[in-house]
Amino acid sequence: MDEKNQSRCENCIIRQMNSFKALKKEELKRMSDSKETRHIKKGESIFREGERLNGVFCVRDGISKLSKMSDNGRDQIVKIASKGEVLGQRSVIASETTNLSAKALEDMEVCFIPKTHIEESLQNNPLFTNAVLKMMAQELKFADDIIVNMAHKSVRQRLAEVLLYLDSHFGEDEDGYLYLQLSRADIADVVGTATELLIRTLTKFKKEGLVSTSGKRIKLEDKKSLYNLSEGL
Amino acid sequence: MDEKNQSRCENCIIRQMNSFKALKKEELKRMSDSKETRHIKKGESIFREGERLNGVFCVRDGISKLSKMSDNGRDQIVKIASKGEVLGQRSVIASETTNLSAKALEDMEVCFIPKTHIEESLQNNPLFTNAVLKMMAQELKFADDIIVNMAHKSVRQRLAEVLLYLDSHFGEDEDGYLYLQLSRADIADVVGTATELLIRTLTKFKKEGLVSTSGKRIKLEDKKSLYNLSEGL
DNA sequence: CGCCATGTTGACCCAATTCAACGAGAGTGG
DNA sequence: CCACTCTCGTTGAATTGGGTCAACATGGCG
Repeated sequence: MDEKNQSRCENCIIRQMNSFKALKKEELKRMSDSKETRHIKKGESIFREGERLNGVFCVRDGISKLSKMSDNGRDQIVKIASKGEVLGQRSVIASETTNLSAKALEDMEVCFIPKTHIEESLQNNPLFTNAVLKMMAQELKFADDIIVNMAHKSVRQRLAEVLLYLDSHFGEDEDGYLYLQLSRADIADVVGTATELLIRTLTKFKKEGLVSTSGKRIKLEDKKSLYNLSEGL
Repeated sequence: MDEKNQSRCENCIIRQMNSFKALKKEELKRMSDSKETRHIKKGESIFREGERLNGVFCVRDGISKLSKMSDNGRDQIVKIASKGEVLGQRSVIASETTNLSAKALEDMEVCFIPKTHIEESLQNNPLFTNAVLKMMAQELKFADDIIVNMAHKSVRQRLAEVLLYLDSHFGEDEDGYLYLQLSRADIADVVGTATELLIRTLTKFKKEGLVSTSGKRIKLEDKKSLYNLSEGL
């Protein structure tokens, strides 16, 4: 039965997209026996900041946001994770509680993989460990970029950047609108500002012909200009 | 001769402080034969953003800043690295050019270690790889914290936080002043603001009895209040 | 002694936050 | 089917925070 087939890690295509591709057949088989597939509805939370995770979550389908609450009570979205990404890896590796919350932006299907498997493979499979290491190195660089942007770029610049990011990473629908439909509040949380200012900035973009909207949907009309803007002209 | 003794990696105490402690004797010996100790004067740069590194730098003594230039031409200090820290690791692991510049804040002594040794140990010594992995996981969490702070905390809050950080990580001299004497411009670059505003905020702190100064030196007078401030009261 | 880098202050302006109000759709229960 | 409420998007106006430019002080250092 193909239900069973799909659900075996050995046959899962998703793992081609992440460090799990470095795992050996035996590892995958063992993993498959104790993994657990979960369906998560839009808006539901996968884990919350400060929780101790007993494993990681491999995203098979759907999109989630990883966010952190600031001391001031404002939420900051640090990453948007979609198909192929592994959530909770950092916490398991560092044997710490999570520093981020994960919440579904769409209906999702994720596999929960008990941490013992991860830990074991980190011990015994250098290929896997190196793949994870490389990924974390990438993320670290990415994080540095965000720090600099947050510190020195205006909301206007950051919004332009975020829109281009959403476009390049999640694509457009057949009408050219951004495929990923975030709420204004979520976009504001990615940009790192208040919803009101986000909306106002978006309105300015419309007046300037950089974007257009239809309901909550957004279409990028002039990517070149948006790009120049994000780089500070 | 103890000159020689000190200069052998096997005998170097510094490596107790970082992931190099997971290296085996043979690895250290080989490393020692091709490493190169460099003296770097205050203000000199160790490497610049975009350079391709042929190895990593292990800090034996002195303190350095790791910074990144924003598109707007403003410098952001992302990390202050001192004794025991390894610079350039991320770039070597990801086989990329550096995303940061490193510059000495004091006279320094660093060991340059060709990347072949790092790469080899990453291949063959799981203990070492795991140590590096754990470290990167820590840094990633730290980076997330900074992102949230930059996005949502005021300069006032961030300065309080930075001062406490300088205090806890680099200590105080016998008079209770911060041991690490950064220029106002450097502090501003850590906080992520302009020098003028940094100075004004510092002046307010003085008036409020939170800190006192003597020349460029800074003493924290009321750490509790600074802490409360940094957390948003 | 004089120079150049660093520290400091004033004043002005724009960017960003905040509070408040309102409109529009999406359920929900009577 | 209609009120009801909830959430979400949107706009206005007041206020504050932060950036910028310009001037001036200071202090180490050749």
